[in-house]
Amino acid sequence: MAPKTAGDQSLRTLDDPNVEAFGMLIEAHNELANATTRRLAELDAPPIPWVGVLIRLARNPERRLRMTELAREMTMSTSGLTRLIDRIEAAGHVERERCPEDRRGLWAVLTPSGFDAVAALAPQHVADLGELVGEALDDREVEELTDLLRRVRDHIRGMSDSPG
Amino acid sequence: MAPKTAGDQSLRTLDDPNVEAFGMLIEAHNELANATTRRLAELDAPPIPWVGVLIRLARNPERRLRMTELAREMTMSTSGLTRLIDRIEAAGHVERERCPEDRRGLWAVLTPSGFDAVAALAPQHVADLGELVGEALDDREVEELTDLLRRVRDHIRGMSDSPG
DNA sequence: GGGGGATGATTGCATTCACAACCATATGCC
DNA sequence: GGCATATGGTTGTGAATGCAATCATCCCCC
Repeated sequence: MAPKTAGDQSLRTLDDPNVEAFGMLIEAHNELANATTRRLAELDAPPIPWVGVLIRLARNPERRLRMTELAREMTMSTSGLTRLIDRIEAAGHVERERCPEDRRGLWAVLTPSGFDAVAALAPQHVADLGELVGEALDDREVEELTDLLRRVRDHIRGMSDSPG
Repeated sequence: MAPKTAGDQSLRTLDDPNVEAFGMLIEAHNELANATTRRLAELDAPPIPWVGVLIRLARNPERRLRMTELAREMTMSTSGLTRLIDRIEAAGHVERERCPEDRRGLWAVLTPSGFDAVAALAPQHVADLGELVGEALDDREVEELTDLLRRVRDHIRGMSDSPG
């Protein structure tokens, strides 16, 4: 339309589908994380990272995961996880247990209290996400979104294993 | 398969497509944000939030946005944006300008230095995202991902306008 | 079996962010 | 006009995170 200044030429590159997808991923993530955080807070439920840890531990048949593995799954640094587990442990929802096979290692173990916490928040959490995500997309689209995100995630993980 | 303990019943609820999508959104976001941050850092380019601000300002024909509007677009709090603009301003990439129409308000204005910064990082940023996203998904899938994310984002924004 | 490098986890430190309280200005109502 | 309320933006404060350094243990190889 209107004539633009010379420098605009360099910015034309930013009208890129991948860049747009990146921006949208950030925004959708933030909106969803904020909304979910509020919902959880209304129920006196713990914040999202706690829920992430508790759910992952609860899903495991042994109700336990190694610290580093948990950090990987949570996509956060091991130091971040150390402090996070400190807090959840102080709340009585997990315990650290020494690993007999590798004496450097620790298990993060879900306590009964932690299990109860997951069980208590699960129904409302599922309902909340049904409202926040399920109302925006139909069933097939939700599956598709999950699939696309998983492929992006795995692609990046695969790259950092053998960084270029 | 194997018999599970009684409490598992309550957790069955968490095997939910929306919950899975939520988890994947967080993980994909974290992987992508971390990878992008590293790439930018290698080029002595500013961190992601800076890039978000600079790109948004650069895209605007007037090269300026109101603080609150910018915060909304960045999906962050206004106080967070105040500090963020403080830092970018200290680096000389933006300036605050009083708004004549509403003397409470401020414009965040892109400086020439800020424009140069965007122009300098844009090509590599686009290339990085091409590698991180474009290699994982074909063109149609990238568009689709963007569309799905946008709908989730807008749905949530629409809800918080009339909470309840 | 002993030294060198890799790995599991924690700590000190710096950074970033949100919430709540706050000030300045604007707008509605009488 | 003048008070009440809402809005734009900043500041004080506390919580959460990552990086780099550190310590303990493991594993490989000579």
